[in-house]
Amino acid sequence: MINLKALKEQALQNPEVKAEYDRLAPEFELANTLITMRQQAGLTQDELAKRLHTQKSNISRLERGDSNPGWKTLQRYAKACGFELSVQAQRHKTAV
Amino acid sequence: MINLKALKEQALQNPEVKAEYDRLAPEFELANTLITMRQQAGLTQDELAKRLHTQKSNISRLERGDSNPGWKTLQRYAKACGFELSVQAQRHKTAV
DNA sequence: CCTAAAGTTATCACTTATGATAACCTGAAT
DNA sequence: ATTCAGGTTATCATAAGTGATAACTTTAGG
Repeated sequence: MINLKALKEQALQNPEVKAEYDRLAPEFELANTLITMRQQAGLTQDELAKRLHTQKSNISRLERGDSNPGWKTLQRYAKACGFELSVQAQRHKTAV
Repeated sequence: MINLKALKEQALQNPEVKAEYDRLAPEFELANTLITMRQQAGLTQDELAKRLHTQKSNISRLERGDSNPGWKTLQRYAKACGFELSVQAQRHKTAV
């Protein structure tokens, strides 16, 4: 099992990628994960779309980060890229 | 930052909890995470619902696991429980 | 410049999630 | 047996995600 995080950090060695990454707010963490997974799979939006029996425009919409995709949608996306998703919960600063 | 995973494993020391947990398919991992977060926050469904300006029936629906909640919905839920969510991607068995 | 691949945006129809209300079930305590 | 807190289920209206098609922009190569 290779962690996506490791792959991402490797990609961040690239200054260009790093700059792009830093610019993105945590709001886009999910979108970044999606894009990274697809790129790691070596797929274009169109190819991924075909695997998911949908259209490249819909893939683009997911990766733009301006929507609120369902959990199962994300899982399908990940699986088509050769990944599996899980949620991780960490305590927030403000406890009860 | 205390990891939810640690808390969960602690809870799984309890044989009762463990048995219940093993019975649940990965399909319900998300639902388990939601319920665990709420319980760690010491909240009832009704109390959590009030924090999210919604109704306890809607909380129940999320925790039943038979729907496909949006990512931002999950984040709001987690935050109201004092947690923050992140996605984790791991390589699936079947690569490209 | 021209072309093609890759990605984006706009739009529509359809499906589904969410907000909301109410009734119901369960277990615990008295 | 009653009561009550906690959770579930049913249902409806509304908001939003998704499937689908088409046109557009951008980039890379020739």
